[in-house]
Amino acid sequence: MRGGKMNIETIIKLGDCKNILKELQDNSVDLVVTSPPYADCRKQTYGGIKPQNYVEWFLPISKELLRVLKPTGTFILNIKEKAENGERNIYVLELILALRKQGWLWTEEFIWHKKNCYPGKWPNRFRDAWERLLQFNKTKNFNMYQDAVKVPIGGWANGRLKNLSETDKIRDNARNGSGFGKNISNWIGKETVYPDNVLHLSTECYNKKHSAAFPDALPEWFIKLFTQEGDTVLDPFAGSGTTLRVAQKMYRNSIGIEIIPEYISLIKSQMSQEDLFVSFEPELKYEKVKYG
Amino acid sequence: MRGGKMNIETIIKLGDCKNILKELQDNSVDLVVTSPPYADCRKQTYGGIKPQNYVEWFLPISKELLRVLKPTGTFILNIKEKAENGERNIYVLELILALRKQGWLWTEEFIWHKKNCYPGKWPNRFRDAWERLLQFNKTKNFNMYQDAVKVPIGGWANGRLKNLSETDKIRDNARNGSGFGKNISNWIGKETVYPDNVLHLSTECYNKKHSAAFPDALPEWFIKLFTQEGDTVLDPFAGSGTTLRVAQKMYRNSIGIEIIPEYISLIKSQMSQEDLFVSFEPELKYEKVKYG
DNA sequence: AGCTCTTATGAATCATTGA
DNA sequence: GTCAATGATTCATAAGAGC
Repeated sequence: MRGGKMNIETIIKLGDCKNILKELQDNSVDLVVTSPPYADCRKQTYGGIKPQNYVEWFLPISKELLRVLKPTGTFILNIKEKAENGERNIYVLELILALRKQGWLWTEEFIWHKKNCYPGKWPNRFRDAWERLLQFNKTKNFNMYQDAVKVPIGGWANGRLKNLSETDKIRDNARNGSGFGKNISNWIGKETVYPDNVLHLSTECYNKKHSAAFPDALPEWFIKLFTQEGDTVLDPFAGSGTTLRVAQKMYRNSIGIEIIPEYISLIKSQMSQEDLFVSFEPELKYEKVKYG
Repeated sequence: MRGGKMNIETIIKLGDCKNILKELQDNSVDLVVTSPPYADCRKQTYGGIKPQNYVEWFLPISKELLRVLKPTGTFILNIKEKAENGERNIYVLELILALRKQGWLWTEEFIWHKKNCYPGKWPNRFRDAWERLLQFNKTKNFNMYQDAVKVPIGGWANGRLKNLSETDKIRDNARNGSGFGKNISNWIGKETVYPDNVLHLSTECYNKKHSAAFPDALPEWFIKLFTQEGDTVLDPFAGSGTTLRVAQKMYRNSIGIEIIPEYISLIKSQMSQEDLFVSFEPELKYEKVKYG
């Protein structure tokens, strides 16, 4: 601890994550949250993995992720298959099946509803306004801090809680004969509720130099939900560094891997100047950098 | 034509759609929109197909659907895999892959965001608030009438409409059953835009006798989008008859197949009494069919 | 008409208990 | 051991009644 704050490390590594991940220890990461290059997208930067090669390209990487993730950790994969020649490609479906065979549990599929999706008009298709947020786990006993992502309760509650309905009373009675007051107290004064598995977020164009940046709110939500302060977050496709920047802000250790040197510079330039212990690799390898 | 209206047929057939579908002609249907029983759900009424048997159960049916669908037609499949033992089941993914092998094009996946999803609280999962609306086609040259589902721009969002609460706006938005947008009268003078592939609809509670009725707005939206008046709509799992009722209201011919006799009666009782030519069949088969 | 308030309930999920 | 049934948990909406 320094100045009353936790000592947080933000580590950025340059290289192909398939190789760099081997430097990380077994069971050392609490959350992997990443948005890998989609098939045939961003050709100029990532070489454009063909859809039919996507699964075989991804499996060696996910094998390492499975190794470095703690048994209580979670892997969030943001991905969406593109439409090509009038058809949705199936490589994402095949990837889910392949990851299960690799040993992952396919725990959940969240939907990211992009409120301001990409504009366009086609004769046989509407604009694509959603992406998959696939949750994979190593075990069933993963950490989940649901209270950290509660949202304000809807207006409907105000009137309802003034005069409790008969149904509420009946249901409460049915539950345990004596104590309906106990349950009512859970509702009165309640201001937040748990969200569901559809996330409504706008896309951001915060980093113009990076074509596929997701909004801060996306990693932020999953970091809240699946980690605590001092935990470690990994993004093997760091890109413009959204995950790292958010993790640092939230007092989580983080590790980012990025294959494009220009992005490494971008990440460094955008990292916050707070009183945190930050180290960058490999350019400043083992050289401790302090801001502020 | 009768009384200035089109002569529309609403045909309801009792039996297992796997067999009944064989009575239909090749290339005779413009739109199939259906919500088959989900694996292991509705055990009492539909016998609860096991997840591991789901694909093999469905393929003979979809083979017939492929035959009866016009080359310009569309097949909309509403389905969602359940979570069991902490994991999402994969039978829906496998079904998509199997349907492609059967000759279907997987054109699109719409998301039905259920605004009023089922309540509940679990330590490792949030409430499930979405279902898949999978679009399959026979050819790339399917009919799509995008203008029929345009929605007003801005509208209730720009605050020009009095001091409606946020809840009221949303409620208004969903009430008229059109799926998107408010009363038609409110649309006058407003510019319209094309929607995207995320549908925000509530589940409905008024078909109390059928446990899994989807809202009118769902088939209505797809019927608008993929058919014109006088076209033919097919629902091989008619259930409480939502698709048929909506199709009739919209001057589309429709064919419904349902295995449970009680539902046939329910459909007939709910069908509107407009000046339409309606035929029900086959009354005589009622005694022969066994179910359960 | 328009707004408020009441009431019912929906393709859910998991842990526990019992056969 | 496995498998089936039961209890506990919980929120956003529509319909309807009332003013």
